[in-house]
Amino acid sequence: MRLSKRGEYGLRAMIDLAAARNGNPHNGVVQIKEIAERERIPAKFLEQILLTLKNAGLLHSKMGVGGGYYLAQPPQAISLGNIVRVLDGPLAPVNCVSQMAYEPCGCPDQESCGLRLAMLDVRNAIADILDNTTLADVLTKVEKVKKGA
Amino acid sequence: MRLSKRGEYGLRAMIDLAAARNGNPHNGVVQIKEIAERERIPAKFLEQILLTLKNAGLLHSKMGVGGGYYLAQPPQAISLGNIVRVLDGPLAPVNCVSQMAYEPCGCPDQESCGLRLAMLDVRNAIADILDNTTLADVLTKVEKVKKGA
DNA sequence: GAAAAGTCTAGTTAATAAGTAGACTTTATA
DNA sequence: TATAAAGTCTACTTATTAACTAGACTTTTC
Repeated sequence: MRLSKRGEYGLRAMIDLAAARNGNPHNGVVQIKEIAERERIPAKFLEQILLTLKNAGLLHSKMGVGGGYYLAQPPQAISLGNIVRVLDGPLAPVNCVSQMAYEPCGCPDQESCGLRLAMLDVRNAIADILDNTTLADVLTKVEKVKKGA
Repeated sequence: MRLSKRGEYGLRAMIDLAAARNGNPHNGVVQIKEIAERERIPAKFLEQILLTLKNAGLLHSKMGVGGGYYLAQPPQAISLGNIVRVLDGPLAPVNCVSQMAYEPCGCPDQESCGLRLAMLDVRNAIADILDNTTLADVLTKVEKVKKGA
């Protein structure tokens, strides 16, 4: 049930970008290098990850001097599920309960397969959280903890 | 968020063994080969998996003629979480929210790390389901579906 | 036109997953 | 007591993926 480094770094970067936009320093445009340093991510690896996220439509970018990356949509419109799916693929533990990558497993009867029934609950629980938590929600949570402490 | 083949096969085998015990054919003792055929699992691979499960205390075995594997505890005492942890390791997506394999991540402040807060919810949701679903629950679910259909 | 950014493609290296192979041990029973 | 039927144990293999790294290229600003 692991999240890959790609997924982890990508989420961190997206949260970073959402925070940058909230603070609105230069309209939320941030360079790869800045994010890499702040989040302690190998810059060249992060480069690839952000590019993938861009090609998936979650980020926009500006080339040349003063350029960088910025969110393609407001933080409240980008869910963690969206990001994880792009970087790590389907959320489901097994393909026979996946929405985005369904594939039948070998069992004689899908409908009454015990494993499938249990894993369906798991996939739904994960998707429910990840698809209903936006970058904005994450920032709000962080603020709450910081104020509470 | 994937379950490995080891994990999948192990779960299928344990559910199979629980069913065998319910039907009580020979006191729930089943041979590797039988399970492998019924569940379409490579026998030699299953052998290793069942051995791991045995060493973890979830299964008992009987050697020699008429031998085989059987559950070490009644089906209502063995949770899916238990099985998955033995075969696939911690349930948590990232180690900094793991109960069984906690490790701090690199972020400056654990408590206010956005990624961690979100992943904590995910890990709790997964653990909640897997730790509270027993082999007996799985069999009950299957029965319900079969009768409903 | 030079420097600062992102873009793109192809390596590399190490770990893990998913199995295979085969010799060994225990036990029932003929 | 020999033999066949089971599980036990260790090591090997093979393919895939994860996690980077390298470097040449393009676009934009000043």
